[in-house]
Amino acid sequence: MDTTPKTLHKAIISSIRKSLLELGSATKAELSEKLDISFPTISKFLSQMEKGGEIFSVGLDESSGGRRAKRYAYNPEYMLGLAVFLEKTETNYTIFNCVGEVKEQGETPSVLVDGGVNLLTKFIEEIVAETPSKICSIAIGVPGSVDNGKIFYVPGYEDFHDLDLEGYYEDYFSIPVVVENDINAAVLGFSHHNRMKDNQSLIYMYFGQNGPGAGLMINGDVVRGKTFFAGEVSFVPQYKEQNFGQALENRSSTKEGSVEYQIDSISRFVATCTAIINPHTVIFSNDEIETEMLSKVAIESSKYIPAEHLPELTVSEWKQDYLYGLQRLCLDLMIMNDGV
Amino acid sequence: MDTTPKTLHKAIISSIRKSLLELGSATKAELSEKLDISFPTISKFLSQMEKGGEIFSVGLDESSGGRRAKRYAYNPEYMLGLAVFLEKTETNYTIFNCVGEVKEQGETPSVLVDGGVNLLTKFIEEIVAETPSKICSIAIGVPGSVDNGKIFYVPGYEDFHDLDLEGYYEDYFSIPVVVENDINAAVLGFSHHNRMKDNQSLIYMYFGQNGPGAGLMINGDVVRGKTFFAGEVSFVPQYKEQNFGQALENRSSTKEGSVEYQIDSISRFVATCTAIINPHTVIFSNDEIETEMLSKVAIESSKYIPAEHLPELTVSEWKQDYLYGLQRLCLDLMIMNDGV
DNA sequence: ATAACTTATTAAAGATCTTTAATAAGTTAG
DNA sequence: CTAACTTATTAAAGATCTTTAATAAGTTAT
Repeated sequence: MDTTPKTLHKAIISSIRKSLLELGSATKAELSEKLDISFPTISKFLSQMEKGGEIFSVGLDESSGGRRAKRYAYNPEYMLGLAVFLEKTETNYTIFNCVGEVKEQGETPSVLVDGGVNLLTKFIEEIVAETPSKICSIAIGVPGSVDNGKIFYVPGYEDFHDLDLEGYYEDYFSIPVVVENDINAAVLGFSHHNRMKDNQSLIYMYFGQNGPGAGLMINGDVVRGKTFFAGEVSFVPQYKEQNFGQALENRSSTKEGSVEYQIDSISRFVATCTAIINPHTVIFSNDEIETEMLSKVAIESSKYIPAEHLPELTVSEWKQDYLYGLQRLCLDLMIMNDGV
Repeated sequence: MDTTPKTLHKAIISSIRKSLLELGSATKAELSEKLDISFPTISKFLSQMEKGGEIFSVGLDESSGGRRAKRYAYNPEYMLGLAVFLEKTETNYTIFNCVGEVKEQGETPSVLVDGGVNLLTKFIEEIVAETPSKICSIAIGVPGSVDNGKIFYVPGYEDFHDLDLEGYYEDYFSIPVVVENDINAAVLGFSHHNRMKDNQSLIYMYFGQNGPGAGLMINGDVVRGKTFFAGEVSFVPQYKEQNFGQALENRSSTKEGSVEYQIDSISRFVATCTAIINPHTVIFSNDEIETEMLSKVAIESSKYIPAEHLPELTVSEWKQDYLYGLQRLCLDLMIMNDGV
């Protein structure tokens, strides 16, 4: 519980940061009311944060009949975050500020394929060293299973198995670090970027070389499951002798593999998810499916489930959502940061 | 944020209650350490709670080399809870104390069928009036869709549609009230009674007159979904021309409807859930399925999904889990209670 | 039996938030 | 132009938690 001076101080700072970043700007009275913290306390903390350059005054409000209130905003450059994307073909990075503006980005050959953790470390070290402003948190996305920051399985890359990358880099860089599965980061990114209400359920579809997969957010939380198998939807039995993966694969190797067949498969999957989880939205990557096909999926799935219960089907840009997700994870670390 | 004297006081009291009920008993030092609250503050609050009869001393610990510490426990009779089960055939109630011991129970004809809210109100009034000790919270279970305490749909009983039963009874009785769907309460009850770790995923199956249904808990939270359709698993397409409900119904009207056919249906459903959510446990009611059949389901579902990812299949007593669930909901209200 | 030591608990001082009162900076009406 | 009023902000007093110091109640060794 936040009753000791240190933990109370940290909690107050974090809640002020969170509010200013969410609202864009606020007055003392607004913060006091929103956070249920007394006026002199808010005043004291804002004064300290302004003195340290973390926030700044953006002017006076219009008068509402009395004295005009002073309005404050968070300094977006006060902290920078680094997102690193480990992919099979390359390793990317993006540096961004507190409001998500990209300051710099680049890439290097894939550390998964060649170079391993040592090369990744060197790569991050160079980025951190060459960045003029201070990088305050790091988020790393990986195409594999992650549990509390520990990678334990990346299909095909044994060097990264059973690796507490998060703990290792927090020790190494003395910077808060978070490691997350790429699809889970994308679901998180889509949810936050589209300002979805709390506690919503989403399914983010992808159709990879190994068959379909999905990232799940249920009641606002990413779902991993008992053995981190959640989202391995290729295995869903759909027909008497075919599961989802087999049904989609079939479409490319036989005459039967028409678009209609594919639509039915996907529709059945949407219906299955509706009956079990009842998600708000199902997202497809816009380079994997066309909106025309989505319309057909919507129509087809209403044959299995009453239409009013079906999720909204939408397309989005997976890469961008992935970046938004890693940014969100970084920002959560920055808000909690007390090392500055 | 808990910074005002009133909210801080309430938060400290609630955390002490929660800890004593979870631990069974504790010393001042143990509470101070567990809750990260200073020793004199713990001491002050325990003194007040002891004076008010809410806790009592259970003696001195064995010496560990110095002065022997005093040990405290929560008074289980300090608050009682009332659970009311609205069913199609009858309405039941149970009165219990803080540790779940049943003090009294009984039943009346079903208020869903006859009498409506007025009869339910009268029924609860009589129970509250006739209970010697004070009832501090009420939980009501309903066989229908519930959103934040508001019933909006009970199949077949329109009197109860769009009814904020929770709000209405909190005003009427001035007692904290919670209203929950019966299956969701059972999932909650099973989870807590079996002391499952936080953030686990469970599926509680039932096979009713209207086909199969399920209660879902994912990452420790009950899942309702966009339109409260989550768990309507009857609609899951399983074969080319049959969904889950149809597949199970088929078994009782044709030769094909053998036990093997039923096992395959249920196994496919278990496999489907594993591929999407990867739950820890799937629970069946022990009056609806036999353990021998469950073994067969386990074997059969491993044909669809690698066995290491499959959930544990277990049977449990639905009625008891339902009671445990309503008790849990009541206890959560008691812990937060500041009206005593 | 008692001094030295260990551990539990309370008392006192310090820190920090809230509440109340006072002051500051505006607007409006005469 | 100024008095009266409104709203924002700071100052002072009060409340309550934490930290530090003191006291209490034990055990152990001599």
